[in-house]
Amino acid sequence: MPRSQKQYKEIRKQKKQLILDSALELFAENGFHSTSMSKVAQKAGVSKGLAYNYFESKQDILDEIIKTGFDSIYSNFDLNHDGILTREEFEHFIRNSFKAIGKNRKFWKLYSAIIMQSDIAESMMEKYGDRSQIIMQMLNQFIKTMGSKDPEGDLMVISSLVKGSLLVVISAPEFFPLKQLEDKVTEACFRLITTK
Amino acid sequence: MPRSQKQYKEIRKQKKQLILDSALELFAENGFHSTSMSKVAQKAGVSKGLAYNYFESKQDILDEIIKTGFDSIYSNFDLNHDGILTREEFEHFIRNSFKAIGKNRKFWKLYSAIIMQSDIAESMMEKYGDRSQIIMQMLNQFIKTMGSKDPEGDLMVISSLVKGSLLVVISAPEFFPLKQLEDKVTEACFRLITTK
Amino acid sequence: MPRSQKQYKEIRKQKKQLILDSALELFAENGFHSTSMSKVAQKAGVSKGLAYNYFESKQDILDEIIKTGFDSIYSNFDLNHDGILTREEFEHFIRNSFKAIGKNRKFWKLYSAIIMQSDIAESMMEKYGDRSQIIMQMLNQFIKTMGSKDPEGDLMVISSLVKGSLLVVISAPEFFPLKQLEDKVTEACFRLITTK
Amino acid sequence: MPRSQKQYKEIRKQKKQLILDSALELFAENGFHSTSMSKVAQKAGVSKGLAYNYFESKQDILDEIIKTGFDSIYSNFDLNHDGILTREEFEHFIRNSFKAIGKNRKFWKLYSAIIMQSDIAESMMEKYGDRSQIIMQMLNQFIKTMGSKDPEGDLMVISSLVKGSLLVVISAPEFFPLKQLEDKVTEACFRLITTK
DNA sequence: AATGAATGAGCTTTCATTCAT
DNA sequence: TATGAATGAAAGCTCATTCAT
Repeated sequence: MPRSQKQYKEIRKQKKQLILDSALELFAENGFHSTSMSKVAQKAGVSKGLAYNYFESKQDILDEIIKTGFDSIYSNFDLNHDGILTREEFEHFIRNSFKAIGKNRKFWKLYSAIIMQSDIAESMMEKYGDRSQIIMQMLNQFIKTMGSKDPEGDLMVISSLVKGSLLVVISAPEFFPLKQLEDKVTEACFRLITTK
Repeated sequence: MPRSQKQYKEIRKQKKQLILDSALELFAENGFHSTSMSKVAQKAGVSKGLAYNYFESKQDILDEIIKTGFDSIYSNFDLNHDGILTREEFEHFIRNSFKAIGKNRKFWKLYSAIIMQSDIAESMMEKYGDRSQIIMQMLNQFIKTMGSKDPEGDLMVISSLVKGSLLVVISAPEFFPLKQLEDKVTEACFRLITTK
Repeated sequence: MPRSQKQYKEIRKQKKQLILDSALELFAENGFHSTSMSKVAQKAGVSKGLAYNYFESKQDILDEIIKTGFDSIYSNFDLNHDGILTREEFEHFIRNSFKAIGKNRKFWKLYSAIIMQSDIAESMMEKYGDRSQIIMQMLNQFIKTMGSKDPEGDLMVISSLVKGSLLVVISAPEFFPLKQLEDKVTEACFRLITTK
Repeated sequence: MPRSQKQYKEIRKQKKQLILDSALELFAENGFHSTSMSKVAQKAGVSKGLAYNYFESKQDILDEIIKTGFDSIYSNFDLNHDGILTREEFEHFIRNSFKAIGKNRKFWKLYSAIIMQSDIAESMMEKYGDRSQIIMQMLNQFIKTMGSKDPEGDLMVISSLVKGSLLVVISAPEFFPLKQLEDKVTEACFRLITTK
């Protein structure tokens, strides 16, 4: 009784995800370079050969992990895709960024380690740079709408604060409780816009 | 007739620095794990063997680089070493942190990449964790003195902002001009302390 | 379709033995330190990488060789494992020691070179020292039973003679024919016990 | 006031001996291959360069050590150089061999480790083989004179006993006290000659 | 689809030896 | 005579990747 075409596809998808998950965990824990394909395969419970059946290379696995994560960040941004950021959408974006970290700390730890490494960061910029810039422009517009006297400067400060807070939450969660920081940062963002 | 003690010492000092500089550049550019000792030696214009004459291991080079950088951060903190942070000392610390980055971007790029890499970060925490905590305590005390209603929360926000701004200055200086951010962040820090 | 568990196991077993044999030959011929893993792999007709697939380290190969040899010595000792050495068992032990050398000269050449090398000898003592002592005690008991006036002294002389004769048989078989020495030594051992 | 030709020669001789002594100690303690020239020079308190001024290579140092030792063994043999071994000369040889070990255990430990390593043993055989054979012939003659029924066999047994006892004294002096073994072995040698 | 034996390039590290001074 | 910085070949070992089965 051979499985149907569809069943095979489903199995493939699950196996692939299994490898991705194993890799993520190990990369986050021990670093990309210190994790061997042997360990990834072993953790996933498959052979090395099979892993190479699903991915072209070790780097390929990393790329796929990063892509997934990048996509998920921006799905929380400009919810109705009208190119304009409302106060609610802005707050939603900030808060959801924190929540995303709470849900998948391993990934974000790996992610932040990865984007710091210039060789990788550059190739990512090429791929995702455009999207990044669109977001910055929307934020800029939003800050202006809020009546900022120095939109450019405020944008810099706010994006520094958001990035910094996400970073400390990721790297030292024992000192920076997620929920508390989420509230403080959200509030601070609004307060930092210089209106007078 | 052999060279004098002094001559040998001078040679050693210069060569060692040469190797450190080469390593810093390559580590920052390509990451620690992706940089081989061969490349370091080649860039320094010496043989691999000589590099090992000056350093016990590749890790040893990294450690020395990190130590130097770490020391330089905290030389700008609590200038008179009385354990108490004044308004002026606080501002001086913030501003000098930015200036330090301006002076040695390469190092700070490496530094920020390194502290994100879990395998390396842990051994650093063991070495420098104590000093880090002392600083946090002094900052906490300072924020209280400034009349904060929520010192703990404000400390988290401020340190997030400072770390985040240093990070963006390091990783995307073309979008975040150093001097401008320095002023904005310094001012924002004072404004963020909730006094009412 | 992959090979069966059994097939893989068989391949592993054979290749492992192949590497062990090559290593033994080279270690015996040129010494442990003067034999590189490259040479071992080359002689076995495999890649260096594969050798490390089967053994954790070069030392690991040596350990396995030594263990095998050590086990084989003492399987000829105290045949019925009752802790007491009879006249027949004693003679059997002596004679079989010679026979063992005849069967695997290479190993014994390596073995005797190894136990002389202080750095390696120490770790062996830790592993096998206990067994060695048990044997000496049994020999001591045996010599007493034979009516020796100076068991301690006789034990020293006899074990010197046995060790020495095995040594010369190993290192200069052209001058010391195995069978002839076996007979002479066996007889001498009994004659050396001072009964009057 | 320049030193005289003779004084210089004396200094050279002392320095050379210093290096030889340091090398011997380290070779015996850690093995030849595990001892670096750096350590030898350091222990002797001279520079590496100077060591190479006195010796052509590391191997050269070892050769000189071995040669010295070899010469010293046979200076105790056939004292009056008449080619004939008397009972007294024989006993003197045995006893002095033990005494030599007592005087310089380090050397003999190294020596016995070295001669076990076949690559070295071979080159030694070429150099010292002749002398060895002369000794064996004299011993053979001596045993005949003593009225042995099986001179060839007795020679094998006796030389095995002597070599073996020297070996155990060197490698496990805590279990085989030198003086005691010297007496027992000397006596046993005479007893082992089969006269009936 | 699946296995793991096998490869080989490249890594970190060591060290006997040389040589400018 | 004396120094130690400098070299370079080779060591032990790792691991991404391939491929016969």
